[in-house]
Amino acid sequence: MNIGTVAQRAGLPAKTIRYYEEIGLIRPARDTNDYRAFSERDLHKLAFIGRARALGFSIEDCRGLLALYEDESRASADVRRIASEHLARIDAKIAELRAMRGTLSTLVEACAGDERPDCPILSDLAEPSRQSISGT
Amino acid sequence: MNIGTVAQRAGLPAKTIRYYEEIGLIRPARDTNDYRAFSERDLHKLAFIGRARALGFSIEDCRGLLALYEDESRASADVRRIASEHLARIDAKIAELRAMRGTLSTLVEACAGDERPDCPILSDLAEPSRQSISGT
DNA sequence: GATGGCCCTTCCATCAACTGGAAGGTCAAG
DNA sequence: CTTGACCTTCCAGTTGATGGAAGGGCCATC
Repeated sequence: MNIGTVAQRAGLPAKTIRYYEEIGLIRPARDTNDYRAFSERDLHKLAFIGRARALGFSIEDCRGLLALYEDESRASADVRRIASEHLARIDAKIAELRAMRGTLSTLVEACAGDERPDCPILSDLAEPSRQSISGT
Repeated sequence: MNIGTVAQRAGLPAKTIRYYEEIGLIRPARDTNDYRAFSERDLHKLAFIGRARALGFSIEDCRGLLALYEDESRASADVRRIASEHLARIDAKIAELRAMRGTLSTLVEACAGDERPDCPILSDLAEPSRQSISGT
């Protein structure tokens, strides 16, 4: 299989697949013309990585998950640990975004949004203590 | 004021302040010894930027907000638009993270996390259709 | 066999928003 | 006069790709 076919079947851009090879996530064989020759197994790994990335796992997490996936004698505890840590990072990120969202939406609601210069958003950024909503 | 003092008072690393100068967010004067000489006004702008960044605004948003802040004849609508667009991006990001979180937490809960190799997390990454939870 | 069009290759640059570190100049205290 | 805390610039690295240039391959058709 050439890279274009694999890209289509894995749902990843060819550029990304080349990048994944460059950083050692996959090692496709080569044809005599230097074209990458992907096996079904390579394709399967790429799809695996694609799904892990879609769940927000970092490339390094993907590397670890892939290694565990290919290790028949793995302990599911190791997989679970990677996933739990990632879940915790997601929760932290959501909390951070919600805090931003809270402050920001209050400010946006308080802003007239007309042609006049007075703006509670700018006031808060300039001097958050004065008359305004504090973050979180 | 030297950069160290400003860094402390603005709550930003000196490195970051130099970076902000490099990209043209601020233009501190220079002493004869080439040290940056910050005015209170520079400090104020840096604190403004710091607060905008803490609300998740991009550097380019900060540039726009700062320009509006300094424009006495601004329309608050322009500020509001920047903030609303950012709010929409935050909402999108939260939704994305929540979707990831949903799938991931189900998988983590389903995983025994013991010394055995069987793992629903890996099964789902390998073959999401087979027996498993699909991600939104 | 030449031409066209699409596919493949490598390599280099770029994005955001810093951060780290090297190499070296400045300044105040003791 | 030296020590240590500042300051300076410049270069490299981070994460995860993405865009584009320059060039080679392959297949069909005229």
